[in-house]
Amino acid sequence: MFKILVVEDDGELNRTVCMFLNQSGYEAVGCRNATDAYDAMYETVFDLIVSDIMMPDIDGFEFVKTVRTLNEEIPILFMTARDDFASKQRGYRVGIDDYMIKPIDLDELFLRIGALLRRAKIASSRKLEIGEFLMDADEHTAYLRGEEIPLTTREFSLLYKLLSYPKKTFTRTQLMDEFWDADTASGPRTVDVYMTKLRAKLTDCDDFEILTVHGLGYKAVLK
Amino acid sequence: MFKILVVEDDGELNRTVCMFLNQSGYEAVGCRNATDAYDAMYETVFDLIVSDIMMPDIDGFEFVKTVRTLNEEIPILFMTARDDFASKQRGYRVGIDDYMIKPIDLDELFLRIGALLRRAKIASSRKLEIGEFLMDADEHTAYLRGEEIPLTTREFSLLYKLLSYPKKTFTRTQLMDEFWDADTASGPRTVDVYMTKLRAKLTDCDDFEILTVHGLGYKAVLK
DNA sequence: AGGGAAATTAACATTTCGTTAACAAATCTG
DNA sequence: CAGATTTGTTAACGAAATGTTAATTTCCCT
Repeated sequence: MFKILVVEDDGELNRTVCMFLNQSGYEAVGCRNATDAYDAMYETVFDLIVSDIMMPDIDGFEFVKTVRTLNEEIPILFMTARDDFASKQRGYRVGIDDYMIKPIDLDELFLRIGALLRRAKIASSRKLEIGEFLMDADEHTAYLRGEEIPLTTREFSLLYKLLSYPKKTFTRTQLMDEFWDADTASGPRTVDVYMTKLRAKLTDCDDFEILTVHGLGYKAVLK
Repeated sequence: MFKILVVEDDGELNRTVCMFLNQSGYEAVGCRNATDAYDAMYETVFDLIVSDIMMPDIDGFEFVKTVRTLNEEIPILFMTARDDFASKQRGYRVGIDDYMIKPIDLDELFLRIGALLRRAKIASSRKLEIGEFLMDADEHTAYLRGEEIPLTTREFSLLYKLLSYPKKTFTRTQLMDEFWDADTASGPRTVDVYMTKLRAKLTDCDDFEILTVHGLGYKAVLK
C-alpha cells in the first residue's frame, strides 16, 4: 500500500484528489497547507507527494525545498493552476519530478503517479487503468469494459509503455532499445506495424488514442 | 535541486538575483568576490555559476580561468555592465557558456539558466515557459493558454532554440547547422519560411515575438 | 519434427512535410 | 530618393515518413 501526501489549499480539489487516489488503491492523506504537511510527514513516511504551488504562507517551492533537505528521493508532483501561468514564478523544473496543470485530469494523475513510483523503484502494483481500459502487467492482460483484448508480448509492452507516460513521445528507436534485444537486426519500421495492430484492436476504446508524431515517433494521449 | 553560485560585487544586484533564483526553485548562493566564491565552491558542489566580470582584486576572467582548471564542465554565465564586444570575446575564450548585459532581465536570466542546465544534461525536465506559452520537449508540444499549438518537427526545434536564448540572434546558417543534416542542399532561405509559419501560428501569443535582424538572422524577444 | 502463433519484411498506398521559386514588401545605402 | 539588397509570403511540387496489408520467416510448444 503506497502512501501519498496531497498538499493543496483548495478544499474541494484536495478532497477530490484524495478520494480518487483512495479509490484507486493508494492511501492518500490531504493537507491544506505546508505546515500541516510537515506534521503529517513527521508521523508518517510517504512514498510520494502531490503538491500545489500557490499556497498561503509557505508556497510549493519553499515546501519542496524543505522536503528535499530531508529526503532527496521522494517523488514530488506539482499541480499548478492555469491562471498561475501569467503570475507564476516560473520554475516548474527544479527539485520536482513531474507537474500537471489544472484542471487536473484524474486518470492522467493516476498514470503519472504510477510512472513516478515505478521510476523511483518503489514498484507499484503493475496495473494501469484508463477509463474503461485496464492493463495488468502481472497477468499480462488487457481488458476493455471487462472483456479481454488479446495482446501479444510486443503489443503489450509497447502499449504499456506509451500509457505509462501519456502524451510523452517515444521514438521508434527508444522503444526498440527497450523491448528488443540489443543485437536485433529488425528495422525501426517494425514498430509501425505494431501501432497499426494496436489501433485496430483498440477501435472500441474511447479513453485514449495512439497518435503519430511525424518525424519522431508515437505517443498515447488520453481523451 | 540545482545549486547556483552567484558572484557579483554589487550587493543589491547580488541579492536580487539570488532571491529571484531561490523563488524560482533553484538554490542560489551569493558571493561578493572571487575569493569568497572559491570558499563556497570548496564547501558545495554547484551546478552552474553566474558571475560578474568587473570585480575588485580578482576579475571575472581570472575567476573563470581558475574555475575551469578545476571543472571543465560547469556552465558559466557572465554578466557585464556594457555591451563590450572585446570582453565578450575574451569571455568565450576563457570558457564561459553564455553572456548577459546589465541591466539583467530576470525572466531572461531564468530561461538562459534553464537552457544551460539542459545543455549540460543536468536538467530533469525539458519544459520551457514564457508567460502563457509553454513548450514541452518530451511531449513535443506547445501550448498557449492551455491550448495546443501544433508544430512540425522543424518548427518546434527552431522555436525551442530561439526561446532558450531570448534576444540572442541566430543566423540562418547557425540554425541550419544545428537542425539540418550536414550534407543538406537546402538553401538558407528555407529558414525564412519557417519564421513566417511560426509567426502565423503565434499571432495570439503576446508573451514574445520573433524579430528579424536585418542582414543577420532572427531572434526571439520577450515582451 | 510439425502446427500454429507471433514477428518481421516487403511492397504499395497514402499522408504529411520540406523546399523552392516567384513575386511583393521592406530596408538599407549612397 | 532611387536602386540594390534583404526579407515576407504564398502556393505548388516533390521527397520523405507513415499506414496498411499480405507474404515470409522465426519462434515455441507439444
